[in-house]
Amino acid sequence: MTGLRIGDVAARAGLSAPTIRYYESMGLLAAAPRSASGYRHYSETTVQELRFIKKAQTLGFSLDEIGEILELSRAGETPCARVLDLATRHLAAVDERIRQLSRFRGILANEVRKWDGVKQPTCGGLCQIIAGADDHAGAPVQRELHSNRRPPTDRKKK
Amino acid sequence: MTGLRIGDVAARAGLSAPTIRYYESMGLLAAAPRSASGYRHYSETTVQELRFIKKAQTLGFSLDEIGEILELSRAGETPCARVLDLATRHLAAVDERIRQLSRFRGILANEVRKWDGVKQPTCGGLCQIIAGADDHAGAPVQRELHSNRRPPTDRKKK
DNA sequence: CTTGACCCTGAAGTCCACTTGAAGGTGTTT
DNA sequence: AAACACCTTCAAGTGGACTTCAGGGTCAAG
Repeated sequence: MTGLRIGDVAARAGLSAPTIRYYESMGLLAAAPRSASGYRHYSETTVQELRFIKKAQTLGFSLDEIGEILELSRAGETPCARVLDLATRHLAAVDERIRQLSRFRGILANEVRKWDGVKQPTCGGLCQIIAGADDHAGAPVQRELHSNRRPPTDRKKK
Repeated sequence: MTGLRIGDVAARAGLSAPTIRYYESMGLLAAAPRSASGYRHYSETTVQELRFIKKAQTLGFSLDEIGEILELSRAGETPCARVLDLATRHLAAVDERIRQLSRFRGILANEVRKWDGVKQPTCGGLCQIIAGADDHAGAPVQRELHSNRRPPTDRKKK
């Protein structure tokens, strides 16, 4: 009643207990208060925080970036220039990624359509086409932005 | 004149010599013929192949998938059902990823716009909004598709 | 004939976000 | 009081795609 134990929080937020301990050890989460016997206990707000972390992750933020945002957000009502900066950069990266993917989608869909029902398609076509996929796309764009992390593979429990 | 050495190939394809050796060791690239002194030597077609690999990578294929495609493509004119299969799955994954990103883009752009010029923005807003970002988005989609790899971070030479 | 830029191999290190394991303590139920 | 599910810590393992290191060989230019 006094609070949730780590397993409860894990269940509610949809991740594992070790992961929560890991986040704490990284400084992403504040150290939880302990019971007399050393058990961590939490409130609902931690569950919210973990849900935020998860979502920010699927949206492409790294744990480091999330940590930064969380830290700033905990600092209260000071101007959040850094958060805005992060968000803005991220926006640009997201835009570029969408462009890349959309172009590829078109090529791929086209290729798949052409092949559908064909008995002896040659692979050369696809390979050539992928090879030429971003020929008028300028240099690889994901160079300087830290935002091209892959969304976390959902490996979870087992 | 008889061919390119590994460094030339690396420079032309835009990656490092160790990476090429690594690809060869993985079986992604066929073992290059050697000079009397043991130097690998290559032709332009390897450069093409490496460019293909790079592009396929930035489009979200893993080295394993690329290897599979390359293998099948080398097998000549046999039906490339597996390549088609890979491509089709990939198409679905790409579509979903584009949807996710687009939704996020809207949210983020909106937030950035609201903040622009404001003196004391609170972080709470962004955090809340990210927290609610995919509330009507169903379960995390990137579960079963191997296609949510992040494009390779461009770390290259130093 | 030495300098310096390149090449070779094999092994080990890096990064991120975890997961797994070992070894043991706690708390509730039967 | 035994069973069993939970908690604790610290250490090591995982996976993908590389990079870096150590220790040595090769080749064209000066």
